[in-house]
Amino acid sequence: MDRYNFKSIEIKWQKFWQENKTFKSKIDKNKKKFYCLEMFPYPSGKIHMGHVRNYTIGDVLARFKSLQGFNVLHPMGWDSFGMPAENAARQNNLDPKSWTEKNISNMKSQLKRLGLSIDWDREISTCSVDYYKHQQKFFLELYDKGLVYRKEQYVNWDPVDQTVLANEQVIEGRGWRSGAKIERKKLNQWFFNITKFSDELMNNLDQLNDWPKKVKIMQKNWIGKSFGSEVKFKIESNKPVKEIKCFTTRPDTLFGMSFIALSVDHPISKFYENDEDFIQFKKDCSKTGTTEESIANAEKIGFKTDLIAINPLNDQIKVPVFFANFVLMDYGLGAVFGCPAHDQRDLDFAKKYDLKIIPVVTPEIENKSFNVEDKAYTGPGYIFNSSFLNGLRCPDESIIKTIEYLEKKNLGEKKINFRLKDWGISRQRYWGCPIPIIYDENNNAHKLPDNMLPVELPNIKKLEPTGNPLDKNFEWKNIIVDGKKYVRETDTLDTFVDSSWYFLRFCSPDNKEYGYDIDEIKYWMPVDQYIGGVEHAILHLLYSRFFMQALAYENNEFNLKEPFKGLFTQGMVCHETYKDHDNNWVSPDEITTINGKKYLKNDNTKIVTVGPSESMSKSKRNTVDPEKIINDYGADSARIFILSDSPPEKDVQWSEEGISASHKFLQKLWNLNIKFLSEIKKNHTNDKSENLIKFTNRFIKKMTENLNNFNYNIIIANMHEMYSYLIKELESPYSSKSLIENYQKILVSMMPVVPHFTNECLEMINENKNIIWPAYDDSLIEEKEVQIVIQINGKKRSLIKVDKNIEEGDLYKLIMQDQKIVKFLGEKKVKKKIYIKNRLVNLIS
RNA sequence: GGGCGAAUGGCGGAACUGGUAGACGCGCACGACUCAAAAUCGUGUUUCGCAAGAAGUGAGAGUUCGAUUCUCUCUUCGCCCA
Repeated sequence: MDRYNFKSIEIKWQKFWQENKTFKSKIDKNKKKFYCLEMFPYPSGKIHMGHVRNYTIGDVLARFKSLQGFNVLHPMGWDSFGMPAENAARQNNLDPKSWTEKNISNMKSQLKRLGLSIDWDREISTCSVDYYKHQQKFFLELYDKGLVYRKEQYVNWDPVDQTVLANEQVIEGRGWRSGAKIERKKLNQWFFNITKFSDELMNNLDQLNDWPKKVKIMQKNWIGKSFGSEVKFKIESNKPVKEIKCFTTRPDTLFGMSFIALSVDHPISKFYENDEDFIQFKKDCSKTGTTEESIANAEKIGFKTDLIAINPLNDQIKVPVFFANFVLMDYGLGAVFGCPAHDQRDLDFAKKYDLKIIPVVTPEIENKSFNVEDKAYTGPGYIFNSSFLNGLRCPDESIIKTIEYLEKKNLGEKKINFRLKDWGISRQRYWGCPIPIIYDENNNAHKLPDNMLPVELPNIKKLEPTGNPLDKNFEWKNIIVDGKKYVRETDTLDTFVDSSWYFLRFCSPDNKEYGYDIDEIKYWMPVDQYIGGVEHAILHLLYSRFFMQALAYENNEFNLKEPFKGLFTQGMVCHETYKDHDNNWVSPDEITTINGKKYLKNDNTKIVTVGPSESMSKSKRNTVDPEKIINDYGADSARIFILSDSPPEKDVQWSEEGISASHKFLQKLWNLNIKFLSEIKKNHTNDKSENLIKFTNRFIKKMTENLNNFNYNIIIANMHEMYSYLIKELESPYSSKSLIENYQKILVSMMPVVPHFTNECLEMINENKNIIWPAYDDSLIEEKEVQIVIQINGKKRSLIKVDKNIEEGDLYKLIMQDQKIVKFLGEKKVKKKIYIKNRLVNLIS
């Protein structure tokens, strides 16, 4: 028998698709559209298995929808600005542009080799002027709408590399590359006013029914809406401080308050800035770091002031005011009151500084002697020790009542606080979208005039190892506008800005005037199904949602507020990890298996220890190169394997055995194809096709349902079952007509998974024209007989086959004749019968 | 520390709204083909038991005629936020 020659067949069809522009999409108002989008890749050089998985899942969906008659938009592009290019350029003394372009062309041919149904005519790259010039216009538009502003903020400054580092690039207080101690430095930076839309971004989540629940929860937590109160505390002091305002979500614990804690950056700190002890304390605080994690883990320290705060609910209660390392200026008002009995952090602090611990919430209403020792009580209960609040159910009743009281007496205001911060978009980098802003001699910011747009990145062939090249490029930086001297903004935009609207660009990639064409996006948007890694669940998705809000703001034409109707987050690709006896990571390529044990290939006396399967990463050397897999096994085999075994939302484990099994399976499908062809030729008469028709309908039904529900692992199982059944069933004689009819449907239903293979087979039976998704007929699937489980006291004891919808009485007659049932029942009488129609009978004795 | 989720054979995983647990694949065993091996094909494969049968979905309880599925407590693991 001929072997399936995947290489020539796959290349044949890829060429066919390219030449015929099979996947070219354009507006067709008579057809329902389907916008299928996978997160576009960063062009790092080569595709990895994560890409293969992401784009295979998307491709299955795009091809399925297309067969179902949707007008499918399935584009691809490159998230091509960013640090890796810049780092590579600095290290190897080359320019980021050509490095990036080379990577793009390489990865593009790799993706094409996967056989993806992509409309390559819509390809975009965020680092091209054609793309980012529109982004500069958007920036200025947002500037005009008041959604962009500039303010000072701390950054992590690497004094050796002369660069700003992101939080994750600071490892144990040192720069990830230079190893230098990182300093905190205040820089003027640009911000998008994302917090203006906090409420919309929060509330709209509830309408996104096709998003995973967990992503919505993650976003809700990130936005972090909390209800509470801004409480005013009167201050007794010899300093000109009359009042401190604190934000709290638990005003109902005010009677348990025993101190107030302020951030060292609180305005009141100015009265202490000459105090040596305070200066030292502030220094100690800066060692703590700024992340919430380090604050949570650090020892709580305080600096006691001479201020005394008065409890607004009872002016007899007077408490000390501290500066403390666990209060940050940018959360709430930089001031909190401490209630040690009901907050662990406050309790730790109170014990250290010997402050009162007054419990005001008791878990049981009658327990008035409830006390707190080492562990703060944070659960629900009832208020006590609290005058007029006593007895209220906590927290639901007590918070509302307290806020009402505070408002009535003008002691505080109801307030909603968000955890979400404005989006800092300035990056002190070369390889990003230039910000179209210029500064006059007094350092005032101005928009770059329209006629001077776009701001193109200067071509810098050699990047020096340190510093921001734009800052040093005076030719580019100095500019004269209307005869006056200005300097350009030398920061570039966060690459998250690039990816916040690329899905709009895909709808009209050639539109020269503007970033999008309103008619095109009115047809194509929103993205019906967005597919990508869960690691982007928060920032990228939130920023994109914000960007749509920002574009729609004060814009009558653009009313798209949620870009992604459906979201699917796929799991990671994992592989076993290996180590040699020196505890070094070993790559799967360097291993051979002998008698079930793993040895080094080049020295098979040396055994390799097998570690747990972990997400593929270069550092653990457990990666597999997709290009090699495609060369060795073909794209269809790779597609089968990446879909089989694990549900797409869960991690999948790559294995040599797995990919070779998938490859063998494809070969079996080919053998089945040959069998079909030879049976078709025989042209049997006296055809009884019931079995084949019934089976085909059942198969199509399963495939349709499982494809609809993203059960892609199960469609592979369905295909295996199909093979096992048909390879035997074809021993029976069938007419050519019914063989072709049914085989055509089966092949079409597998097209989303193995497009090259099925196209080839369809061509061989001359059924490759006007292909549409096959319908199935439920009435043809129906069985006349059903199998009924018979249980005695809930235990399975027998099975009988009976006519469907048999009369209950007739069924019991049959059951009582069943040998096994007679045996198990013995002398016992049946007290109760439970009958689930066409399924099960349970006899209780 | 907080949130979310998961736990099923030797392994990856199936099981519709509570109704035959283990689909499908891997691995393994045996058999066929072969001088032999690989490849391929066939059969079997939750555990204990010769069998009849019994036990069995992380642990423990509960609801139910019946629980992998629902409720509670606990353990472990993963992810996210810190």
